[in-house]
Amino acid sequence: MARSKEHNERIKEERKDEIERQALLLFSSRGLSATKISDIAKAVGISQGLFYHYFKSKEELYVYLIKRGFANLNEACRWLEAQEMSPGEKISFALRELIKLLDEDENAARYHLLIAQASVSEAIPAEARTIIEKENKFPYASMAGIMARGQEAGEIKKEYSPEELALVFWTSINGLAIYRAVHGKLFTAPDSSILATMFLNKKITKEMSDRNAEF
Amino acid sequence: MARSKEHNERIKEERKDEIERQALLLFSSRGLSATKISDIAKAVGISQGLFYHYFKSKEELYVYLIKRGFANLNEACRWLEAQEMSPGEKISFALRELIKLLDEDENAARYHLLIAQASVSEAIPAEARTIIEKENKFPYASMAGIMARGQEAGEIKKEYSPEELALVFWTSINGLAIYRAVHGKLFTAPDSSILATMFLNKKITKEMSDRNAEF
DNA sequence: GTCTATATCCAGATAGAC
DNA sequence: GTCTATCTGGATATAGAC
Repeated sequence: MARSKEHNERIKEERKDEIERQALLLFSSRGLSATKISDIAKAVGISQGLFYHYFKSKEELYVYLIKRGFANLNEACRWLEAQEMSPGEKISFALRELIKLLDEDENAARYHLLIAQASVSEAIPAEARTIIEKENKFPYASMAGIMARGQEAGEIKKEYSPEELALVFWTSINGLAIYRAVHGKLFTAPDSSILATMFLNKKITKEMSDRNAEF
Repeated sequence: MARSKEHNERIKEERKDEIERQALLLFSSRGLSATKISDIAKAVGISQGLFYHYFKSKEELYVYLIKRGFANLNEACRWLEAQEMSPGEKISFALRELIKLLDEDENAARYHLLIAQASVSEAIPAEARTIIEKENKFPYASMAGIMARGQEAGEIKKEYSPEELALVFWTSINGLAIYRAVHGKLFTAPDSSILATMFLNKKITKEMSDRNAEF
């Protein structure tokens, strides 16, 4: 009896995960309003009605995914801040890892795109809008902090403001993420050192970047 | 009689323009499926039914705007190619002008966003998809050509492939365009020389960039 | 837990009066 | 050219059987 109950709950959890995964794929490629509950249900392989056993509404699921996306991103930012690296190393490390993520981790790329899409669309639930406005500042502020410390240390270019540099950092990554999501497997990730030259003082050669990648 | 007819036609043209303008605003900020005909009609100040005197359907208008967006972009690319500048000058000129455009020309920024949104969404009319796939290659190919010639001339970094550089060029601009569209007036355009350092061999200082901007 | 059937709503598109 | 009224289809969400 208890066993069967456990079993059922595990199935329920797995199915819920599967709904989330498929919804992430669909929302990120079609947007909220163009994604039908029936699309999600079909992708999961369940009936349309069953969806409502797992989520109260389409919007609830959407908001849930947006939350998760920001949780991932902001956690990565906090993690980066806490690392024992110089600011310049953090920048090139972050660029390298982000580009690798886009190249290799379909799911991560999709979360990135989901947020990008949600950010540009005004047609999203009010709660999602609130989350975006609240959470979106953190990556920019965190990166601007790293840039500022890098400038003090002489690693980062002083000609530009930290905020300006952080803006270019994230918008460039976003642009790549979007391209990646659109072109899928056709996407060939650029070398992260191209982007790094925008921020770092010392000339980072391609070779150095490759060497760092191995550690 | 003839006068009145002319007058009516001018009114019709103006109203059509106004529908296009409002639709561009709405489509670019909400996407195709989340934009209702009634939204467009309300923004223009006409009844919902009157919309159909000007366009056959919502999708027809959407496709029309996508076409216009690419026509603008590709024309600018051809124009740039034809200019009497060295490849390196073309790159920094293009970056400067594109960023200025995003900063100052709401309409141009909106077209950029419309294309970006349409590109990432699979939920668009088949005709729009065809146009995107056909037209989107040109800016990348055109820029890759300029990069290649710049490498021959020794102005552009040889460590990276022309295609890689063109990819980073356009995805960075796209990222900025999207940020601009989302944050509107809060957007402070970064100095274009930040992006230029990714491509150019010689160190372009902020001052040089400012000086060039005056000519 | 899962399905099918259905109520309800809303948006795209049309018809017809002025 | 413009409006209001309406048709029609499709999507969300619910009800109820298994």
